[in-house]
Amino acid sequence: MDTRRETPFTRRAKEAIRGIPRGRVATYGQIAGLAGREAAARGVAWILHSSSETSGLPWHRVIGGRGRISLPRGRGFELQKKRLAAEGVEVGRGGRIDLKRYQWEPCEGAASRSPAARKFLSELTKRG
DNA sequence: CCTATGACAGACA
DNA sequence: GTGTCTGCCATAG
Repeated sequence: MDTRRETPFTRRAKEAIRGIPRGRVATYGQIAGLAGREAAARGVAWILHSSSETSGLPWHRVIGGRGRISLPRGRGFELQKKRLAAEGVEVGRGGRIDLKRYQWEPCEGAASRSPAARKFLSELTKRG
């Protein structure tokens, strides 16, 4: 990997991930949005799975949009679950996590808190 | 430039 | 609820 110079997207994505508070989680799509590319969830996933320098990054706080751990069993799943549990995040069987309760809300805006509101704002942004 | 890969996400059956 | 298909994007050869 590059290791010395990162693209703006990668840099912002990592920044966003570092910004996830302890005991909270964010989805790949959410990080992508914060990095400036709403639809680059796969790009975020790529960064995490390919980056050898995830050290220092709270990568375990990034989960799939369906509220589940995305890592396969035997390849990080257990570790992620363990680290989340250590922060007080309840992880059910199959890696299920209640986004309603644990998803990070960078804005903290009262109006943008509900999922419906977030979806609305998201689509609004998409349209331009 | 073109192809392949992925820890994604939405739509649909 | 699950399984499949499709679109999406950043990166690596």
